[in-house]
Amino acid sequence: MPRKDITPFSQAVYEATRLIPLGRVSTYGTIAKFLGKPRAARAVGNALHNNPLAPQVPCHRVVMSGGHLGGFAEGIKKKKKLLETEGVICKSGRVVNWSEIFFSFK
DNA sequence: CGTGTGACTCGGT
DNA sequence: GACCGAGCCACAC
Repeated sequence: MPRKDITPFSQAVYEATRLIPLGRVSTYGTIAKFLGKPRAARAVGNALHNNPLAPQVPCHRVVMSGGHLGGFAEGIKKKKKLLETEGVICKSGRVVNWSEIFFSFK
């Protein structure tokens, strides 16, 4: 079974993202910090953008610090919709109840 | 091995 | 609140 070009760092990102409970969201920086590299937020973004495990990883639950949606491979609009489906309210590319649903892996 | 790129973050204006 | 510039990280070529 052919394994995709998953790098160790990317896989770590996917596993961390998988831990985000339904209805909650986290940030790239938070995930990076959880992995032990608080400065690797950018690298985290890259890993999720690659996203070969899309159906398995709730990458839509990951946004920028402050509650900004950030980006999404299928389109930021789709991300917004998915979040609303899980109970996360968004507005103008931003999460409304950010402080309520923020998840920091603790 | 050096360069370029991106779903980031922070601080200042 | 929005925009801009500089700093940081891992990865593909």
